[in-house]
Amino acid sequence: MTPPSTTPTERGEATRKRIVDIAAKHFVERGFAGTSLNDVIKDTGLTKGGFYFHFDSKAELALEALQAVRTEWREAIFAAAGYHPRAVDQLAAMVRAAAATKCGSPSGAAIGRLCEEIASLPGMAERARPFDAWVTITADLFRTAQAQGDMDPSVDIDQAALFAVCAYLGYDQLADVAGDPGLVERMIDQYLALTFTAVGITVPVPPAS
Amino acid sequence: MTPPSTTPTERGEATRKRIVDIAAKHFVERGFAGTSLNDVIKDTGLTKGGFYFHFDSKAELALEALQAVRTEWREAIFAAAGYHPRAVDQLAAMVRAAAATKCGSPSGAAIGRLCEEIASLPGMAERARPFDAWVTITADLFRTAQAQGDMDPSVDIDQAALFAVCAYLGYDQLADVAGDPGLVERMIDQYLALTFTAVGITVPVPPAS
DNA sequence: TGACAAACCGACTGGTCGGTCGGTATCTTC
DNA sequence: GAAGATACCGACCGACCAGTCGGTTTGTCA
Repeated sequence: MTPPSTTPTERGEATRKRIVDIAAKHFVERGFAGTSLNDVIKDTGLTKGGFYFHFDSKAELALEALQAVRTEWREAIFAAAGYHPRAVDQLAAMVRAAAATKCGSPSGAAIGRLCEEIASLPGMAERARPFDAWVTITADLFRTAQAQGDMDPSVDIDQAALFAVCAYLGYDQLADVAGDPGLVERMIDQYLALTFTAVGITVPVPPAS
Repeated sequence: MTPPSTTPTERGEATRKRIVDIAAKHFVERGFAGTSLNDVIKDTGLTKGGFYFHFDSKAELALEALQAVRTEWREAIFAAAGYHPRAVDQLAAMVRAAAATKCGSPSGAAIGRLCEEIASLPGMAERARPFDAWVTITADLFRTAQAQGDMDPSVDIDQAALFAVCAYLGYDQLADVAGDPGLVERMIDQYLALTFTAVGITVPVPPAS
């Protein structure tokens, strides 16, 4: 994983993964600056030396934890989109999945926040935008919806996709700020209805499965 | 300002305000945990003792700085809404003002983030939702727009207002994460057009003044 | 069985953190 | 001009921070 070293043994990999998982929870909940590395290490059951065998610094750990949580989140959401022939159904399923994961696992907005904080670290040029992939897949689904006759063909796809993602993120953030993780799920139908209207989707919002 | 003490002298008040202003900048940029009180104090030109004459703790300072930055932001945005007879013009002006202030002064999303972090502090039950006022004023303007015949009267006002604010916040956050503060301003016309469509506003988006 | 590396231990370091406290300068008021 | 409050100083404190390092265990393979 780290370029020069080779860590083929299973035990080491498992420990490393355990560290990343625990660290991810801390970082997402409390941010980079707000997370005490000592606390993370304590939670893993390791000691200082044990930890620093696997990672060179707090920043490196945070970067790996962020990537882990990002890919996990993205895969969970994208997987939910894959099981419907019509693009509008895929869209609705994807958004509903995102809203459902919000209770318990890290929210999209929280990941964005962490991403921003880590990117601002000295020497850390991790300027990757965590929502680009989501915008892209949304745009693809919009294109398909247009082809399937469910969406106004004159609408600008890229603008519409950006708008749809941003609107969702807003709900997501609002829920975080209000300390009410269930808010997104309760509002998801109105979000879908209004977004569908905005982007020119002419069919009714598919109900939750 | 603080309940028991009386600080009638002008000099003390000015110093206190200077501390709050400088602290606000730090807190908004780096968050609560990421802000070093020593750095803030250094920036004010004071010393430890001088600072702690005015504030009892970092948390108290952060709370006051947050409130200051919140009211400042809210007043700036709301002021921009006040100069048009038609509600749709007020809406557009308000959003354009919010987008314009984003370069240089704290963004709405950044304020929300700080608000969340401070609320999560032990003993700090500051669960006030910073965007409630904005949702409320948006709802009022929507109501007026309906009365003025510019908006579909069957649309649910409160849902629409929440949606409009959330969508804006999403752009705001996306811009922060991408490290591109100008993004919101560039996207503001598309945001307005799509939002107006979503909430049933039947007139074209007013151009920037 | 012994050599070697991977995995882990935990006491320790220098530095920074938020916060304290005894003192001093400045200004007003009598 | 002395008393007294307001405003500020800066050395100092213990706790905690991320990170280091010499040493021990554990598993593998010869």
